[in-house]
Amino acid sequence: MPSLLDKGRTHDCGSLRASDDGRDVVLFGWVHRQRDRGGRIFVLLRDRAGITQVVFGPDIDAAAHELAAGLRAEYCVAIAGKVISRGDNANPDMETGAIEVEGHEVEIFSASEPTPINIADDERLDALETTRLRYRYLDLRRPSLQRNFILRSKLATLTRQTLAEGGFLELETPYMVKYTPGGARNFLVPSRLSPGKFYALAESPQIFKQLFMVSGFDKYFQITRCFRDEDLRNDRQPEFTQIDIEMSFATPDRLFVEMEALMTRVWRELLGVELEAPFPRMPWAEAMARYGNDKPDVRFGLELQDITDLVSSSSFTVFASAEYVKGICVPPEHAAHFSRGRLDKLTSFVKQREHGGAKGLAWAKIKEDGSWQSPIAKVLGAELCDQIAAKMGAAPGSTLLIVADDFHTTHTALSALRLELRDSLDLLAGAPAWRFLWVTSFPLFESSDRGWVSSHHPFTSPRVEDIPLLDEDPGKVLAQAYDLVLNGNEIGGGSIRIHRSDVQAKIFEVLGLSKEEVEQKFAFLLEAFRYGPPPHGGIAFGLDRIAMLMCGAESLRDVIAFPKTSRGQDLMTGCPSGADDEQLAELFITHRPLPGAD
RNA sequence: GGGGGCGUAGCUCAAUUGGUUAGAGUGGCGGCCUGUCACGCCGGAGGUCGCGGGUUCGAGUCCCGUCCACCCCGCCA
Repeated sequence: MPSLLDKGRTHDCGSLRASDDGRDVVLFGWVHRQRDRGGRIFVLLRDRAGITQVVFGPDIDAAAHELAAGLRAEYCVAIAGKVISRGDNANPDMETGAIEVEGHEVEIFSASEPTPINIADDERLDALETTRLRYRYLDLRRPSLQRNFILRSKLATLTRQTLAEGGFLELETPYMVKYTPGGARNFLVPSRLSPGKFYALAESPQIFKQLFMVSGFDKYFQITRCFRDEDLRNDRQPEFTQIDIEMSFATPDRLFVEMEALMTRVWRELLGVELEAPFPRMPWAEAMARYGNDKPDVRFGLELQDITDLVSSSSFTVFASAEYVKGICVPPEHAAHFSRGRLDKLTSFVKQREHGGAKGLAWAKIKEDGSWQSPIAKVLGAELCDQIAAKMGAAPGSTLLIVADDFHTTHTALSALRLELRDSLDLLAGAPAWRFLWVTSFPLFESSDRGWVSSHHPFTSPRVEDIPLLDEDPGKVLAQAYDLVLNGNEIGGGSIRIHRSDVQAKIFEVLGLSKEEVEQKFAFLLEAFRYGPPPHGGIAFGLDRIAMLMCGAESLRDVIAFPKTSRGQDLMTGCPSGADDEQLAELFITHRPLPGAD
């Protein structure tokens, strides 16, 4: 008997409808479930497009019925049969529920042992993360994960299409690059041909894409892998994918227009969502002042209110002596939420180090007559209380939550508190689903124990009007740098680059880099910039992160096919692993005894 | 580097104050069933309680160490 494989499949498992009634079909797929009722056997056949019910019976085809009795979950099979309408017996919960296929022929391509992950229980049962990673190919069979990867694929395709149509050239850059200390840790690749020397895996194509601009490829993009040897998180993997973009003769405005066109098209075609462009923009300083955060979630209010000036001469020394006194005013409809116990919990919340480590949380509940129920009402005095309430926009029933501390602590704590309240007060119910925001004008430098360091990278251009400040007060210089923020997540960032060598030299000077260091690290870039570099700038988006948000996934691991654990291991293949002595010898590599080993 | 924290049947979990033979659901196996759709019913099978050590008459449970999924801080220009 000829194999159904040769005959070929006529349909996928997600497309048959009532209008196909009577059609002869061949389906390939995996057994999702098998329900044996004796004289009737129901098999749900699954492929990446969907699930179709097949029915077997001795009266339909005795041989097929007998074979179907032996089918088990995850057998890979072919089924030939006739589509019949289920009429009144339709299953409204299935996309193909209007029909089923009468099974006339079954061919088992391969059997399956019982699977460690029950794929048919997708959505209902959560397998342990270790099991999922160990048997990743089975985890990836789950319909919910397949949906993620199908969407991710469309995202990449549509991005390519949109950028190509916009005149961007897709160009490749090396993964194996020169090692440069500083910034993210590099993965090192030993060189056999140059013993004792190493390549580094690229953290990003940053310098190469700037060189493309010097070459005259005035619009470039690449969907490319980046590698960083840093500790992992829920939303961070050691290798991840960037949509990397650079434009010559760019201004932030021109770049934003192109990127907004990309995002609106992707959201429209993949999610059916119409985004409003241009996206709002907010200087970094405003984001910090209003939200305490450089990637604010602007889907809800609870903005920070500044009362530093009001309380600077109050007799409450905690307030009077603090660098910043700011707070959140929670509207009256949430008054019932703030029991004494809850306020205590919020106090310890802001005291936790990861939430800023504030010294405390001052609170006040505004009573009907406008007076305060608060431990600090007395020391502040009624008049000051009224002024604070007015400044913070409070009404009877409002709850005020106030932190007094230095800039960093105050904003970190209130930002964390704001997000905590978002979740516990369910503030996103009815909120717009997607709020994009450009955060602009970041400080060019941050101070560290080693002096000034670039907050973005050393090729980021300062605002032209701030160039004189480079000498006087580097901390005040603002950068032509921008992040694209979506619902409180940074999904991309970039900048206009420096193309003037005098400005670049000045930046290196502020960063405390000697001529020799500059020469050693960036000689080729500076040399290139001697030959007519165009003004240019660009941006890079985290493709994985965008895919994660579009899918509604909670972890990057759900949009990366073969992810690593939080310790950077692949539980399926068992990497990283050791290497043969022979190969190590060829590379002239020995390693020190491991700590704890005898 | 630091903090939190999971680990018991193939899978997901339970097991009281340290006490008899470590249970349930699901899956798997055998049987029955002609309209199931998380099918149902009956039967029996299935365990290195992560690993190592200790306390105890007795440890899944307490103590010490260790490995480890996962989450967070630092880190990620």
